[in-house]
Order: sequence, then C-alpha cells, then structure tokens
Amino acid sequence: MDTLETRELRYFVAVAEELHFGRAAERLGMAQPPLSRAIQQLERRLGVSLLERDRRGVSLTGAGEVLLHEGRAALDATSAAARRTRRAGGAGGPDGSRNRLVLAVKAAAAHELLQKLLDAYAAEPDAAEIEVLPCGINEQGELLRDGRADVALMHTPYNSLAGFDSEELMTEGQIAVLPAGHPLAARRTLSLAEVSGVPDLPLARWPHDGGYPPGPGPEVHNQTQLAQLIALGRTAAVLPDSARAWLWAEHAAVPVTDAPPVVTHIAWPAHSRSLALAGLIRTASRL
Amino acid sequence: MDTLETRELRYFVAVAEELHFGRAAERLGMAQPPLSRAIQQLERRLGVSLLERDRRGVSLTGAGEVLLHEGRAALDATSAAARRTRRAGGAGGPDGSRNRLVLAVKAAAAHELLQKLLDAYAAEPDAAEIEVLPCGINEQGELLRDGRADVALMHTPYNSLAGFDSEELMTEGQIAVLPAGHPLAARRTLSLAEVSGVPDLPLARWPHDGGYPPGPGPEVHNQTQLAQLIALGRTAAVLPDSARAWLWAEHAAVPVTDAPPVVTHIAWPAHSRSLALAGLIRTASRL
DNA sequence: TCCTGTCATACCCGGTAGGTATCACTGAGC
DNA sequence: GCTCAGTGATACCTACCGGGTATGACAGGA
Repeated sequence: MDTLETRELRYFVAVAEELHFGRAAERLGMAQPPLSRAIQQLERRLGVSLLERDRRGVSLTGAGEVLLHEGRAALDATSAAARRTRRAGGAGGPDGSRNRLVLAVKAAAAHELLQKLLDAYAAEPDAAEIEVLPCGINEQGELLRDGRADVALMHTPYNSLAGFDSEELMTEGQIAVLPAGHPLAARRTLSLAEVSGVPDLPLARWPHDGGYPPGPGPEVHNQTQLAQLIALGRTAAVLPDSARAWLWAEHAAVPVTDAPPVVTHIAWPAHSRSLALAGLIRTASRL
Repeated sequence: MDTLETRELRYFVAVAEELHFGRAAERLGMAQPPLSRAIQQLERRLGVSLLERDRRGVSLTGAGEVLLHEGRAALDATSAAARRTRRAGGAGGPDGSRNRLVLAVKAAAAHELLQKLLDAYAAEPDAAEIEVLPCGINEQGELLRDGRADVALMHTPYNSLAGFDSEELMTEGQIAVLPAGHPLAARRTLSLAEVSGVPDLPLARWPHDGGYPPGPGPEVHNQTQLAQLIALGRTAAVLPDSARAWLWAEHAAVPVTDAPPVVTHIAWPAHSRSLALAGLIRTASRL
C-alpha cells in the first residue's frame, strides 16, 4: 500500500539537504521538474507536508526533519544490505560465513592492540580474512551503518557506541602532548584545568558531528597535522596514553591525572549474526 | 548506480521466508513469473547468487542469508521512516517535536513505574501526548525497529537492549511464584537450583527469538495463562518482584536469592533526535 | 518596468513492472 | 515406461509511470 521506495527516500534526502530543488536535481543527475513531482507524490502518499515552499527557497517542516533523519538511517541500512550481500557473495561457503570481514580502525590508533588482535585471530582454526579499513576520526559509526565495515575499534568517550553492540578491550589513561620546550612539559603530571587554561597554547579541535566545536585552538583532522602543529609550538592536545607510540622528538608527554580514561571497544552492528564476526569478537575479548 | 529498491527487498524477503516462489507471489499479491524475473534481476545486479534452485524447492545461499537479515533490517528502517513521518505530520509545530510519542510496554509489567512516569511527564511544561502501546513478551525491539513505537520499557535480562540507547530506571530482585499448596511455598527463600530442580513443577517457558526454548515445562505466552497454570499446580515461574501486584490467592511468592536482578530500562532507537523523546527520558531518569 | 531565479504545470516518450500463456524439468504414481 | 502434478523459467504483450523538454506563475531586485 504505502511502502516508501528507496528512490523516493534518496530524492527527498537530497532536497532536504540542499534545500533547493535545482541543486538537488543536479546532484541526483536528473532534471528539476520530475524531482518536484516525485516529492509532491511522496507528500501526497504520506498525507503529510514535508517542505515549506515560500518565496526565497525551501525549508523543512517538522515531519520533514523526521523523514530526513529516519530516511538517512533507512538508506544506510539499504546500502549496508547491498554491500554486505555482495561481499558475502564472492566465495561464500554453505554456512554463509566464510567471507572477508572489514574492520574499521581510526588511522594510527591502537597499533599494538590491533596487531595483537590480528595475530591472535589469524591463529584461530577457521579464521576469516580480515581487511583493515583505516578511517577518519569519528567515521567508524558511519562505516558500520552503511555496510562499508562489519566491525570497528572505537574509543569512548571520543566515539559514541550508540546503536552498536560492543565489547570492552582496553582502558588507558590520557596524556597531554606538548611542545618539548613549553614550561608545562617539565611537569610530572597535569590536570585538565592546567592544560586547557594556557592562553598561548590552545587545545586543538577535532571534527565532531560534522563540524568543529567552537574554541580558540586550530582545527585538525588527522594526527600528522596535529603532530606538526604541536612541534611548531602552536597547540597542545590531550590524547590516550598509546599516542606515545607516534610522538616526535619535539614533543613532550605529561600524564593528565583527572582526564577521563579512554576505553577501546570492539563494536559491531547490533543485528549481526555472522559466525566469522562472532569468532573475531571471541578472540578479541580473550586478549 | 546499483541501489537496491525497497520493492526488490520486499520480494526477496518474501521468497527467502517462504522458500517457494508460488507462495511468495501469492503473499505479495502478484503472479509468479514477474517475481521470478525480479529475483533474477536482483541476483544479476548484485552479481551474486542468492538462491539455490534445485529439484524440489529453493534454499538460501550464504549471500542469501546475509541479504535476508540485512534486508529485513532495511525494510524495518524504511517502514519506521514512513510511520514516524506520518505520525509527526498531523499537527507538528515548526520545531518538529510537538507530536505524539508511542511508548511500548509489555502488558501488565511495571504498572507502578509506568504510572509514576506518565504522571511525572504529564506535569512537565511542554509534554507531548504519550500513547501507551501494550505489547507481547519480547516484542518491544521489533516495535522500535519498525517505527510502530518510539520508546519502550524493557527488562534485562529478559529483553536485549542491543541496538538501542537506554537509561536504567529500576532494579528489583526476583521471586518464585508457586502454587500456594506446594511444599516449597512454605520456604522463606529459595535458590535457582531448588526452583528448577523440582520434577513435579517444571518451570514455564516463554517465547524467545521466535520459538520456545526446550524443556519440560508448559509453553505460555501471557501472564494470564501463566497465572492459571500456576494456580492449577502445573508449573512455577521466576519473575521480577513487581509481579506480586497481580498474584492470585492461589499463588505463593518466595524470594529467589541468587536469581539475577531484573533491571527496567527505558530504551529508544539510537539515532532518535526528537525533543519530546528527550524530555520523556529526562523525566524518567529523574524518577 | 524588466530581468532573474525559484518551483510548479503541461505534455510527450520509452523503459519496465506486471499479467497471461506456455515451456522445461523432476519426482511420484500406476 | 508413461503420465500427471508441481516446480521455476521463458516469451510476449500491455499499461503505467518515471523522466525529459518547454513553459508558466510568482516574488524580489536593479
């Protein structure tokens, strides 16, 4: 009767993101009139007004906001279905589990733990092939949701585990990474207040929810940038203890006693039922 | 390029569940040939074989199993998008949150807590309207996934919170509910081993993952049935302490000291962003 | 006033989803 | 062995509808 088609969702999400029929149509590779008509049909079929068209552009109604959120989730789930099916297709055995597993890891994080995990899992009798997919700062959730990854290493409180199943792997303290020459670098320990209260050394800002939080520090989006800016004396950062592995000679590390501990989890979509994944998780939780 | 359409997923799930093209077509209200063709196109487009057609019927390949699981999740997400959008549509304000909220509750569970929650929330300044949706034993997850509900009261370890965000509301011990005349009913306390080790009083079995766990006890699917069977002396059950509220005169309740505590949570889909929901959760966590 | 930029309408065309009729194959009877 | 029942696949046709082009309605700015 009224089941939304993937195509309609794609169209609506494009319009809702662009708030402009012409640009949305261009992005979708089609002309504007059929897009307008498709959205009208969608509104009629749902019996709900999704967009407010008045002079000078388009805005979302309350229902439109809901459909934007829920529609994105549905499109992610649909892409995930296609990707995971294709991945399982190649040379799958009869039990549906002898395939490759994609593991998303924030680039350069948890080196040691990852190495141990991969080694231990490879030694298992019926280990699947693991493809390590390096990803950005907070990208793991997106990759798990849309099926580009099957499982991820995530770090609370930096990543949110909402919507996933997870298993705790490791807890570590945090250190302040400072320019070696800075006065604070000589300290044995620091507090969060001390690190954040230095006007000449504002803390770097990481992307968060698609934007950067406000603040005086420079915006960085990978560890190489951060390392360089710290070495140049322009910024500082509070990072998990395992970041010591990639520090430069120009850096100094000082434990921050009151920083929240960083917990590394292995996380996967809650509905996963793959045997290969279960094996990897079992291996991980025994480390 | 190759985005799966909702229609294709619906068709495939029907065939994968029936394992029979004719019955699946009937269920879908269409003829068998176009269904066969649609599945073939789907397989070609995915580049993957989903079904094993040999003599005497159809069976799933590994990739088919994956698509069945992932496709169900995607279809649920799509239905949820439609339902929640429609619900938000009626008389939504400009902020997209002035709508009804559907709360799924296992019928007759947590009376008192529910009453307190509804009263407290109704007293909030900008409370939305709450529709209480009574549901079966383990149905809350399904309702949240496909959008028939926005939020639910769930009970660990009976319900799984996998895939949802949740907030802990209450912890209670468990009691053994026995026929009043039974020898064990006279005890002050019991252990799990004692309750489960009585040959003439096998524990009742609840549905779980679509079936019943094996065991000697009778299969029940609601509390009225259970109450009657206990009163008749045919079975016993281990239940949260709040079950005392609906016991009969023919029942006896004895605390089970080593039973895992039952924790009542309020749970919601992890990606929810509704203001009304946030308000309800805030109210609940302050109880 | 005209011009520009926006979304909606009118109309046409082609692809394809769906229907009917039929085939090909297998297994069970007799 | 032959037929018959039951399965999914194929062939072919039709009609709908998704998409394109051309144009309209309307508001705002010079």
